[in-house]
Amino acid sequence: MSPSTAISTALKAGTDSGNAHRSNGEVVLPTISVSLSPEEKFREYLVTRSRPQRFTDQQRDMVRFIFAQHEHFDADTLIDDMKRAGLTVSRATAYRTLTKLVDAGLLRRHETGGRTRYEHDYGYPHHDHLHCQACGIMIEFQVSGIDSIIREAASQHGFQAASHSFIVQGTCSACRQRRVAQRRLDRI
Amino acid sequence: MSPSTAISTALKAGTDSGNAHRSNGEVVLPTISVSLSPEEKFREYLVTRSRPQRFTDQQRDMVRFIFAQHEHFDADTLIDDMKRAGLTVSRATAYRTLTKLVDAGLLRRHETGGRTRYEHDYGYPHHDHLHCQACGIMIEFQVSGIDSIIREAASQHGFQAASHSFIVQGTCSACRQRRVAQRRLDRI
DNA sequence: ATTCTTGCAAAGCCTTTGCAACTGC
DNA sequence: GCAGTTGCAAAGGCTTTGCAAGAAT
Repeated sequence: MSPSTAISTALKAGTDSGNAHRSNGEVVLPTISVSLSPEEKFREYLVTRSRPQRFTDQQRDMVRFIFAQHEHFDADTLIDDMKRAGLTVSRATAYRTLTKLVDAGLLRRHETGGRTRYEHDYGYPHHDHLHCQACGIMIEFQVSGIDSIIREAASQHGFQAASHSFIVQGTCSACRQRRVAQRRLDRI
Repeated sequence: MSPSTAISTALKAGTDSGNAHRSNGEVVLPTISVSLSPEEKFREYLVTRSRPQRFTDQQRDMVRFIFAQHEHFDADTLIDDMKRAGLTVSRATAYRTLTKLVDAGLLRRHETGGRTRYEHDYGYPHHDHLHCQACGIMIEFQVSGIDSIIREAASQHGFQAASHSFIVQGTCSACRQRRVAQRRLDRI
């Protein structure tokens, strides 16, 4: 299976206990089955613009690289990681392509702590985040009724909702423990 | 009544219909009654630090100016508006004081569209926002169960929640109508 | 051939910071 | 008087942009 199609696991209901984990310990939610690979979906988006856009090697590399993993990332990290993997993309192109991927519905963008972070939107269940202000980790969680909450709020104000960002700021359990340990040391 | 104590209206339950409006048409939620004025609350915060901090003229001007109105604002707008009102604060001081006001629980900070926006937290009910990507307006709305949603998500991950930011991105009704009108013109 | 994309470097924006002068407490 | 604060200007970090060369359709 190519990296770009590693998104076909069916969505399972249930708690975290059955979910996979990232290298940094973040829980990975089950993926959603989709008919098109991210790459195909992006090509479709590009072609159906009123002014058709082109699909380049750099864009292909980016889509494949991004969807071969499930981490949250920012532009800089992505560029570095790709370079380390032998794929070179200029900063300008990275930013321009990330914007297109968001518009195409493949990525979701979050602004946190002054930087922009991206994550999969296509082939991945809707969710929100707990953001640790100490270490920066983004912990995903799902809110069952969030769609209806948004729908109701929007309709009350004649607002057309396109996307949302729900981030709870605080301290993760690891950082909390670290802090307690530090306090103990400070007392010695 | 001095500007800094214009926060004593009791919290009323109910719909938008009875609420005041801002100069830009945003709905203003009813304020919450609080025992201390923002200025007093800030002084208390400053004094109770492990290393007591000072309350300066510039800080006083900022607190008074900010709490004399109810708009959402960013650092730059604040500095400009204050200067126009004859109150001068340097950029550096503005940023430094805004950070303290957030830490003191007087202001809430949101990152949106690459800039940081502030709004009252003290003396103002908890709420979330619909953000129009076309004109930038922040429409407030209240979600009844949001606290318990956050509490549950946090406890499931051993996370200590400090604050949250829930922003629905989209298009407000005014901009939607403007867009429709523009399309009609385009067809001519 | 035309039109879009890339890469580079420069510029843009917002925000933070070093430092000397200043000022609450 | 000591320790925290201010203002200036410079630096910082992230993102966007102008432009000439290159590539997709």
